[in-house]
Amino acid sequence: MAKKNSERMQVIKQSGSTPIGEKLLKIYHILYHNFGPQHWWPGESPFEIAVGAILTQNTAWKNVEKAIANLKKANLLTPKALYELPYPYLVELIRPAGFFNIKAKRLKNFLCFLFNEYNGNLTKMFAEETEPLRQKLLKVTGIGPETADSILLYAGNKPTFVVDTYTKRVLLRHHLIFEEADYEQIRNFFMEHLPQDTHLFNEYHALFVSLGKNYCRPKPLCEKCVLKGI
DNA sequence: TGCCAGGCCGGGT
DNA sequence: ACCCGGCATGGC
Repeated sequence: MAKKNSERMQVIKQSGSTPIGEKLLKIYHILYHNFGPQHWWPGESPFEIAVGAILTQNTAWKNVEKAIANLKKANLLTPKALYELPYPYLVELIRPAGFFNIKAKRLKNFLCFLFNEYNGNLTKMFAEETEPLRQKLLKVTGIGPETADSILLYAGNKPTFVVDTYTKRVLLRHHLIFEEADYEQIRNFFMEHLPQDTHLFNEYHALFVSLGKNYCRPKPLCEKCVLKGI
């Protein structure tokens, strides 16, 4: 089941054989060396992770934690409970996460999708092939590419690469992509040059977030960045 | 105090 | 096809 780290690295080394793949792996190893394993996603169940993925849109994770805690305390962190919960209650519970009106709507959109298509059963949802499911998720209003990929990777353990603002910022500063590159292009960039390894994709995105929080804010601290000189 | 956070949508050109 | 305003709380 869980591969040993040494075995995993062997597989990864073999597959990252293009120059770009080598570079991406080099960056990965530097980040891993500096920040260590990230143990993402910080959530206890696939459903909690999916909810968190929607709540964290353009929002500090700290605020999302409060909202999740509210839902947990009220015993509402299940598909059925949230699906049946009237808007006004939902809005109040997720208030700390910001954008609460729109996020309540987005959560409901996801839940409607989950119940209409999979009888409210996440396991059934994740039984679908990754790409078709990704396309379906993207049609849900309020689920964009990053949210869809976060749900697929972190709640469903499916090999898809999550791209966020930090990721693009880092790649731009290291001249690995063009300014105009959109989400799909950046995602493809990683997925074409790296082995399709769920664990690698999991750690890599989490490490980018860690790097971004430490060094790669809009006001960059490139002088101190662990990737300086790469 | 002001800036920013693990985006995304919808209406206007 | 782009562009951009709006959404909102809480931490640093």
